[in-house]
Amino acid sequence: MAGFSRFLAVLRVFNDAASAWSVPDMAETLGVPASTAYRTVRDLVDAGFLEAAHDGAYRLGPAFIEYDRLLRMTDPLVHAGAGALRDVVMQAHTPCVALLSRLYNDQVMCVADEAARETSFRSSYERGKPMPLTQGATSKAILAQLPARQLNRLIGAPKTAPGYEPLRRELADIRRRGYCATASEIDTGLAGIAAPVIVREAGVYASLSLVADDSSLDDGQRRRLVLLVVSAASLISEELRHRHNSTSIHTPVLMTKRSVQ
Amino acid sequence: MAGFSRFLAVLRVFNDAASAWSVPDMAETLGVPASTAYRTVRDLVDAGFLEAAHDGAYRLGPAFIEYDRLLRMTDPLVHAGAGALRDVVMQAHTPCVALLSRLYNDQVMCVADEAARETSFRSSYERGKPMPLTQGATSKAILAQLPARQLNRLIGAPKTAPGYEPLRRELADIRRRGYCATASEIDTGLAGIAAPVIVREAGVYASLSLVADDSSLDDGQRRRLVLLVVSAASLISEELRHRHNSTSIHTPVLMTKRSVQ
DNA sequence: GTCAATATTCTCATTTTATGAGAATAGAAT
DNA sequence: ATTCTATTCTCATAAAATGAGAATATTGAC
Repeated sequence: MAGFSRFLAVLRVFNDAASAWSVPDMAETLGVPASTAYRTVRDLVDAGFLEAAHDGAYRLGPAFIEYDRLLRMTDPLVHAGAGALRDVVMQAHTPCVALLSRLYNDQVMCVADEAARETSFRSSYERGKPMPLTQGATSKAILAQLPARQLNRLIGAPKTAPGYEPLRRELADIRRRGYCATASEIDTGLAGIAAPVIVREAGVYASLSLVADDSSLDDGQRRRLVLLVVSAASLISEELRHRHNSTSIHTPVLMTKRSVQ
Repeated sequence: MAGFSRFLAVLRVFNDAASAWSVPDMAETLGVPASTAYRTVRDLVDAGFLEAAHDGAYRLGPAFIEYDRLLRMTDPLVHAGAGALRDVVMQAHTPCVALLSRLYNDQVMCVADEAARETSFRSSYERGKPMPLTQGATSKAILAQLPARQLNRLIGAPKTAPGYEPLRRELADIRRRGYCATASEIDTGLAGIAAPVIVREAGVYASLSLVADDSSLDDGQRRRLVLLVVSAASLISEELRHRHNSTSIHTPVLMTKRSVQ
């Protein structure tokens, strides 16, 4: 193993179930000598990506909070989406959670979320948690918009695999309707309504979705929420498209050395 | 420059004002050859810390969102604090923002925040933004609790510097009272009330603070909010202390190789 | 479509740095 | 005091990053 990947390897041992590690345990898990592990950890601590917890244990460091804020402030999708999500949960007039999610490697990850006030349930989708690619309205709304080549690379299944053809047909259906509605696919009892947020020229493949208690929705509400989700998703897409068109020509979001001084 | 620091250097060129960079611009700013810059960026993209934006521009990548969530879920201070902040803004019965902040190198950074519903103003303190060490109730409440040696190292001023003695006296006063109340020190028109969250044995130096419109507070409310902040901060400290005492002996938060399998 | 101008990747000899075994030291528990 | 373990240090060696320039791809202008 080498250079950068050693640092990545150390960061990767941290997860929901293992949030504090001693250096000897990291060394053993990663199969590297203690001296190397101590050095790597020290460098990560200096950079703020790890920090000493107690009794020689280390946990993730505050640099992640700092970079996450920077991303929240500057990422076009997150920035445009956050405002839209607030509007959506306001206008839903029902307990719900609104999510903005995107492709992340071969998974889907929520990058912004907003819950209505009185919402008691919790969605499995939450900001920063990778979720399965082929389940739930949130994911399918994205999948349905992918170019065929990319889709096949992602799901990786041979066309003869069981479930391949049904999925293809479902995605085609979603593409036609312009939205995807599911119930109990991720969380039992919860319904999901999702619409795509696609700006190909900016490389954006995302979806806006609304999660609500399935049993509390009648057909009228369902239609209303679909409309709400679809139009909010369009708004975000438009904003991103507009922003992309302006920034790629004039606006100094693309930095030059001068503007750094 | 070498190894890891090259990656850090690339990440550091990203800031609020410069959120998208072309590789040639990074190379020039950092003073490294293009080939090196392209390689570094490619590695960071592979790791998810950067991602291609458009027209050869790169922005911060989704890995930061993922690690930020992991930290939110597992960091004792953030986790314990988030719940407490919700309670505080609920019980404040006035438009306000509650913050949990901590030392971060030679600055103070908010690691969790929560705004009451009808809050119209915005505090300069926000999750993930480094703030000055010696201004504002939030920072001073932390400073006041630092061991003398650490404090001197942080503020770095010679004891004869103007402002040193007043600051020392103010901090002593805060230590005696157990809280710090200021007005218009960071944001004009806003008042800050902060109480320390200190758990020395766990290396926690933080503060809980409440920001509200100064002109809307009478003396009675002020006293009430001070009480609210002080008691919430105590609750968090207690929880952290308790958690520290248990985890350092038995609980498997400290990972062993077995629990990873 | 051609062509020019950039952007990006590739190659490889060289320099630099990371690596790891083990020694040295520090710290804690008994 | 005395283990035991955690952590840092040392240094010869192996490994990887580096960067100049060539090769290739991409883009935009026309």
